Amino acid sequence: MAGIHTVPAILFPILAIMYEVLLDNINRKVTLSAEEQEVIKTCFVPKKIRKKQYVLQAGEACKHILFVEKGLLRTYYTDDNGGEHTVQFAPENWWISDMYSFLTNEPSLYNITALEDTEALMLSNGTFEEMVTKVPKMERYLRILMQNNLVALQRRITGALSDSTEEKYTRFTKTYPDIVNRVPQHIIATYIGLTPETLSRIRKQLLHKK
Amino acid sequence: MAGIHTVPAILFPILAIMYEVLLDNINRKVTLSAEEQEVIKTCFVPKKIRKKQYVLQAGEACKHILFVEKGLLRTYYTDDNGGEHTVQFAPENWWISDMYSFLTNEPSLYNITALEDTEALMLSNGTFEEMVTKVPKMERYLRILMQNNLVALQRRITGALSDSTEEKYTRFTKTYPDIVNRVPQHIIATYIGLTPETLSRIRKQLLHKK
DNA sequence: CGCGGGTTTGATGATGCTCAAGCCCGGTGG
DNA sequence: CCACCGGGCTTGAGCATCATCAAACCCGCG
Repeated sequence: MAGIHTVPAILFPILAIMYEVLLDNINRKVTLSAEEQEVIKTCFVPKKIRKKQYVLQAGEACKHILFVEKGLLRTYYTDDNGGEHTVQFAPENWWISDMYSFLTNEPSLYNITALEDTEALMLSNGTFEEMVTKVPKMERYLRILMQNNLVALQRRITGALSDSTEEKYTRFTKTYPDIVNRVPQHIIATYIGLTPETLSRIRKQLLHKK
Repeated sequence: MAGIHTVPAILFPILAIMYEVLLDNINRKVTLSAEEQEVIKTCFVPKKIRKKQYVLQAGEACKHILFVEKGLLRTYYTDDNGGEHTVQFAPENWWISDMYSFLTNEPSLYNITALEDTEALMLSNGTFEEMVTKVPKMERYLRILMQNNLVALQRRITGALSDSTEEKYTRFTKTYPDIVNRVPQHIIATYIGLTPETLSRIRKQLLHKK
């Protein structure tokens, strides 16, 4: 699959793999022809982000949608009292962006930053509409993507409204078992809406229960 | 626009108007040809729902997506302790459904019921895929619809996590000024995650502040 | 060894929930 | 026309839960 090409020998296979992950992900929802796959590739630019680097800072408009190929990104914002709240984690195979800012070009309220060194594919402002007109099937893919996100978010809301503090945490560990061990727990606290102290106490209780 | 037809004189104009509202709504996002509009019409069935009637009951699979033409519907669920939580209000021009159950055919956790006598257009399980294959543009419309919903839901989450009790209410009144006056406030309380008592006290405070 | 980020532990206080009663108002039936 | 009823809203008192503030601890790393 790799090798016989006019591209620098080292660079090519790496890129090929990156795009494969993305295309696999898309092909799971819709079926793309070979040409369509080529078009898609041209729309995305690979990008490496170092741990603690920012992809988006509150105040600027969000110019990109990112597909995470490896690593872990996080969207968060800080409220009027200086409290941080994480909106989303994006590990491998996830998309991340501030869609509102991306679409309207208004300054974003959110920050997107790397919790680990990560590699992502970047789809930018300008190329987005170009992509969906060239490959209309992407509308369907995106529709399904958004739809799934929507149901997940709805779950999160109902959880936030009705779960006990303990359930909030255990639900998180069940929903994102991989993430639990990859991020400091005071950040998880900002996701489920607790202080780090109470989260710590909850975990203690859970140990004693077993 | 109405009149010269073989359809019962009274029935026709009513139906025509109903579909107009729906088509207007869709045409605001994508442009449909006359034929496409006809196809869309055939996919939706008009339905009247009396106040307090159920469109969906927890336990059954959700077979429909509804577009509200007039009136007010509401999605809610009751948690393990018997507490009610409203997930969504759907006034005129809004869509409502349990997408998860609709897509997977699993029994729904939610109830959908009418807060007012309402008139809606119903798209059912079977016709959904038929519609999007016949009118692929609908994928784009739906994508945009889902996207906007997503953005709104994210707002709601961040609000739930960081807003003070008072802000939760004032934000609601600003976001849904029409709904505030149409539904009993103990139901609004279940939307923003407060008890009716505290909501009452909040409102009192707000009066004294003015 | 010492520093710093992250987690734990404790004491205290505010906030919102629970339970219980009273109130307001519109609707119904005598 | 009045009496009563019920749903919804309000008010109050007591209590549980979590946030806050502050200190100690743990551990990996320079």
